[in-house]
Amino acid sequence: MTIDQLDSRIVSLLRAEPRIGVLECSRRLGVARGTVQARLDRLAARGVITGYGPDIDPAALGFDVTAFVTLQIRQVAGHVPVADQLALIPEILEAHTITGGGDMLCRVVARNNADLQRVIDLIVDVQGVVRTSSVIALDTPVPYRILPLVRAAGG
Amino acid sequence: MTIDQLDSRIVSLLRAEPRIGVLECSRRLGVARGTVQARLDRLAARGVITGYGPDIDPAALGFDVTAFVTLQIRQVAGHVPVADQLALIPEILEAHTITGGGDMLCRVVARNNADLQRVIDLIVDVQGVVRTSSVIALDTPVPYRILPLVRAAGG
DNA sequence: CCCAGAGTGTACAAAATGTCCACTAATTCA
DNA sequence: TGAATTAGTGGACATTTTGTACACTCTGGG
Repeated sequence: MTIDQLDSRIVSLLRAEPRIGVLECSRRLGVARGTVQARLDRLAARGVITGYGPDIDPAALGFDVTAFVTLQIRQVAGHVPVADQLALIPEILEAHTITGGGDMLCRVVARNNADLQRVIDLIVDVQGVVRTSSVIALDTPVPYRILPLVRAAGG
Repeated sequence: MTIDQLDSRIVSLLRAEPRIGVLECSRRLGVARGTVQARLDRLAARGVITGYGPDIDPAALGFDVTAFVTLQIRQVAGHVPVADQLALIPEILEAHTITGGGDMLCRVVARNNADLQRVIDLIVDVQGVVRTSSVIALDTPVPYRILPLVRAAGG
């Protein structure tokens, strides 16, 4: 539920220099290796650390356009849920149900504006999607980050 | 700019089981270790892989509420840009400028609804923010994912 | 007072890494 | 055509890291 300062420093260090490994990490923080390992195991067991996979930049893959698409949903009985259909579209990076009746918010990427239109058409074709409204991200002055929150949570 | 099938398989495997390391990865894919290392180095050099840091779940830290906050901005001359101010708020995980004049879209987390109000108040207090409009994420049927896109891009 | 939990320091075998090398196959280019 | 470049293979080696175990200390709580 809560993390302390050592947890915070371990996570910060590993995010800043992920290649260093547990041993080097323990050296830099001045604690025993076993401590760092135990902390990491505990953080993973509690679900705080969900993975270590390589982080991929969609823009580097050619998906330069990011958009947030709001969907108005009409749930159709006896059909595959809308979310399951959306999950089949690779360009949808995440989807949330949001306040306001049957609405969803999706983060979508595309290769360009024309390609975005194609993706939106795919979304509109999903059974139960009534209407969509898109907002294009022109710039990202604050890219996704988690360290400030970790530090705020852990001192 | 583009990745091939081997890149895609390397990334997929490492995201699925990040702990296995380069050697085990090469064994599973039936290629030489040097090849995997070279591929990973190249992906990192091209910016496709941006890092390996531990992925943190804000909810596990107690930040159960996720919201998307749209800001209407009036740029004030001679002041710190709005984005820089927003970057100081740890609960803002990312911020985009979006279509529609002076608007921004922020992803915000908070410990609960009351806490979300506090964060929104912080945002409103930022110089240049005229108005905010919040949407709370009730559920996340499609959590953030990148693998389908990688597979679509690389075969 | 004693205990449980957390951290320390050490030890050791097993595994992975960084870094070479020589060789092959495919592509590009003069 | 021939030469050069690039990517991949397979092997080797010393070094480093990991997984795991153990005995010890320190702390707060019952």
